[in-house]
Amino acid sequence: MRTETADMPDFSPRQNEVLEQALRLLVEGGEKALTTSGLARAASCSKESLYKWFGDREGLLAAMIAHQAAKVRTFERSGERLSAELLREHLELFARDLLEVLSGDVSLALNRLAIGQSGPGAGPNGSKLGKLLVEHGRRQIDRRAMALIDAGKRVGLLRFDNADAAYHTLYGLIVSDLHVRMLLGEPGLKDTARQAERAIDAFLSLYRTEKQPLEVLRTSSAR
Amino acid sequence: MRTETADMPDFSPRQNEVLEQALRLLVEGGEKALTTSGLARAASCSKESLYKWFGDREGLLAAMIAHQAAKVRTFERSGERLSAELLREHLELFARDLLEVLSGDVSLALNRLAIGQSGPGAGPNGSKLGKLLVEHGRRQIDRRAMALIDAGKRVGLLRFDNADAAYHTLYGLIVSDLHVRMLLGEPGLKDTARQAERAIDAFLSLYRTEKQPLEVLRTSSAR
DNA sequence: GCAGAACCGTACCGTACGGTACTTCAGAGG
DNA sequence: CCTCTGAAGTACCGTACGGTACGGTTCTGC
Repeated sequence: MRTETADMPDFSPRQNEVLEQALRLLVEGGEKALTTSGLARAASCSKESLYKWFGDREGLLAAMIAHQAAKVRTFERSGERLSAELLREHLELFARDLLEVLSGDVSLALNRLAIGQSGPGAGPNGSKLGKLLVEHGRRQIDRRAMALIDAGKRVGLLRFDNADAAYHTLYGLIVSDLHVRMLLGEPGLKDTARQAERAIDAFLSLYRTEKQPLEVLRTSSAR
Repeated sequence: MRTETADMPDFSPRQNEVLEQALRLLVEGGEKALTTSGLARAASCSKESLYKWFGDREGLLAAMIAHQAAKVRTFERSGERLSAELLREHLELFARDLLEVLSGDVSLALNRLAIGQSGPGAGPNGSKLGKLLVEHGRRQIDRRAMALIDAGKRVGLLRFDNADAAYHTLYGLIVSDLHVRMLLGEPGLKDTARQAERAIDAFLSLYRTEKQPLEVLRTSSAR
């Protein structure tokens, strides 16, 4: 949730500043508060510049998504050899991070915005924003989780034939209907750690191999 | 998905007719296509009548949700004693029905509408529509599933201490992130039956008791 | 110091919406 | 036949938005 506008690749610092204000307006007042005039006023720029930079209101929204996605970086630190306990720990950390990201103000506002624009009436580029959001916003998260469960499989702690299906199961166990409920205005859940723990318990029950956490380390691949 | 307007409790037949047209407009053109003038034209009524009947645009939207919810009835036929196979069958049927409902045009349109209105800028009644939608639209579904898994527990086929948590797990396993993805404009998933089967497999793996002669262990791999 | 570009602030235009008022029409009841 | 009630159709109003145009100002390169 940084507010820095240092090294964004796609936009100039000034433009990132404007995008930051746009996100602020969107978070605070919803889509209806994000008007070109309002943004120009809030960001102290001219509407003409907005249209020169982003071409269109659609372009502005897409730029906001890209800008926000560029701020969310997931650290993929691995290297250390996975034990059963370490795998569980990493999975729970992933679950907590996922829940935190999904319940964040900016994420919810952007998802509401994209969903509102994804109706059948939005012409050919109707779900363009939706596509953008799910790709930009999800890729990092997906990669992190996939790498994690793949590593778990590689060391023999997890067992599945379809990594994609396993990941979707993991996602469903963690998120359930919380995302939609929050999008509908329900206040965020009380205890994310508890939810994460339960989800990972279930996931491990489904996909872990039979070796008990204490007797592991004596596998065929032990060196 | 009936179009009959027979015995709605809250509104007159004429009003239900208008609400039906409103839903049609919303499904076909998204929120922006649902204007008071457009609805009056499409439903051959006057705007004045709209405001007399529903008071407000918000009231119209709420009436649409109530109207649609009144159309979705879930049959709760039980009575027959549950066997393991019967329980699985009912769970899979529930999963398929849930996925079908969530991917329905009207459901998606109404969810988009409510989500679009659920931003922080909508004052005190901001998430009013969202609350309405989740209550009216979900209660039937929730009750059906809860009754099902409760029955499963009562006859000793399922085992859990927190029915609510078990139901949320079931929901997450079935829906995963499909709902949000569809709300974002992604086309509905290809094979709901497959998804339902996998979800129920996982759910039963988690919550069934050991006393079942389950040599089947339906493989959730390729078909 | 100067020319040119970039940009801010603002005024402006066309449009479309929510909501209201007014006129017209159809039917029910005496 | 007359009247009254309710609803359709339409015209209208205020507002607000997206997008454009223009004058004034700051920054940059030479």
